[in-house]
Amino acid sequence: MVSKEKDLMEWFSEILKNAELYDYGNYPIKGCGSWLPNGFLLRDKVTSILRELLNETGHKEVLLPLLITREMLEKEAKHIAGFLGQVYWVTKGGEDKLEMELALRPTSETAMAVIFKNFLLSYRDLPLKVYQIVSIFRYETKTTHPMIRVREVNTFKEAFTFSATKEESLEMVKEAYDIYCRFFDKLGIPYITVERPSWDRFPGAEISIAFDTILPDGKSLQIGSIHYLAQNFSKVFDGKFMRRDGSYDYYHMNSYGISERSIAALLIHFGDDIGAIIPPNLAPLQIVIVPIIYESLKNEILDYSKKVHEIIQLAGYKAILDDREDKTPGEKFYEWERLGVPLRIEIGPREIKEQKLFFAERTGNKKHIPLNELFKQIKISFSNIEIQLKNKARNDMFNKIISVDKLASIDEILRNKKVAKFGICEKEECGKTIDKMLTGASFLGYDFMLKSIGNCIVCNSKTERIGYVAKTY
RNA sequence: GGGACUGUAGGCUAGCUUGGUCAGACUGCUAGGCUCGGGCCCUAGUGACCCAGGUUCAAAUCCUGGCAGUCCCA
Repeated sequence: MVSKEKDLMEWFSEILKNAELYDYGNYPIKGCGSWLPNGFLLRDKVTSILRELLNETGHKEVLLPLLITREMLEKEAKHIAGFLGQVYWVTKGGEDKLEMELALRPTSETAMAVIFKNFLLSYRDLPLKVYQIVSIFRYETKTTHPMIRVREVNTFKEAFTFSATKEESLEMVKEAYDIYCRFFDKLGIPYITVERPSWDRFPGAEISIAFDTILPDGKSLQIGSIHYLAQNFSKVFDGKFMRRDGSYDYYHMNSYGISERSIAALLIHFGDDIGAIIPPNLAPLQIVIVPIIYESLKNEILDYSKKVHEIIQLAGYKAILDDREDKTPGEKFYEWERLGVPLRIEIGPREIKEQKLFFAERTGNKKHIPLNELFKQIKISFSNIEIQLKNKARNDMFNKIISVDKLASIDEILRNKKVAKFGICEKEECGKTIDKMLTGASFLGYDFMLKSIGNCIVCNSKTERIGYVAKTY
């Protein structure tokens, strides 16, 4: 297996294959991946967490059509301009050419606008928050990568809000921001949040906020985004509601999305050169029990192992007893480590004799524990593993962000596979100046949360804003 | 948007320059034996030249196109 450090994407492909999570490359269509049983369970866990966070904040799940008419897509000028180059078109029905070509949704703003205008007639109907988890299609022309740059994004959670005022809409941007922070924190994925510069916003948005994580190769990956769409879509789709005083206005919309990139990010941040590492709170299989069978004590060891397995399962943990006789313990260790199972329990003659268990945490820790502390020790180990993974990912990522105060330093930072951080004012020309001097990297935008007094790296004027430059996926 | 490269069993790969033997190895998988606290060993079996054309007596090998993948530059 190629090392994580040497070639990150190659390593990631091997992780997906070796852990039997996701198939990429065996299907004859570019940019299409498949979730295999192990991966599907992980995906299911991740989407459940997301659903829970959205449901508890008043979002309602819906499901809209995959097909969008050309007319719909063309209504909002910037929107179509931004997506035209990467839309898949359905042009025939059977053998008949379609009079109105249909697009496979690249995103669902237009579909949402068309449907919900019929249900948002009064200020009493507002605000509304909805979401769906669906496939979207984008004809990517650049190199595709499994889960990271695909043509069918098959796990896209897209949420939409409709509200009476700009203020309320912006409040909901903050709420979405908060939900996404909690989501990525639960997954243990480190991130920075930036407000994208005007020329890099979502097509049709007035504000775009992105969650970016920086991968071990120093490239930034957008794993979530939030957009304030103002009245751009409601105006062109005639989405108006009646106010209390009888007058009409167009509602304000937001959209925000998270995709399977979040799963890619956690696999990449946590995995090592042996294979995947899935944190216990997300792992479809949390514990594997490996009996170390010696012929003389075979029955005792197997009985003991079975009992331990039973009580662990009764306690609600997802565990498996690997009592295959045709594999050596060593082979089993490597196999389960590849699959990312966070905790292994070994049971052999020593453990039987001393009424102990041997714990091997996937992150490296190994220890003997007394049998009567089993559940306490599982809790401790799980917590250790989660904290270790999370801290390591966070430290690794933030160590890659280097503060600079000269434009000339940026190039070297990028060459060293790092991300540059600097003071920058909000003038568009300053951001563009930076963007233009870069090759193969881009100005990510302005930190959404962090402020610090300093000077603009371009024009030297006083500013509180912080900007980033990174290579991107 | 421009340029370069690659495609051989499930995986990794030899062979391609110079067309010609049964396309070879490792790994995996199946069966059996032997082991069992980190990939042990032995035996037997299984499995491939991306697709479509073309050149040729003969194509994995040369040519054209398609599909898929990778890299570099903008």
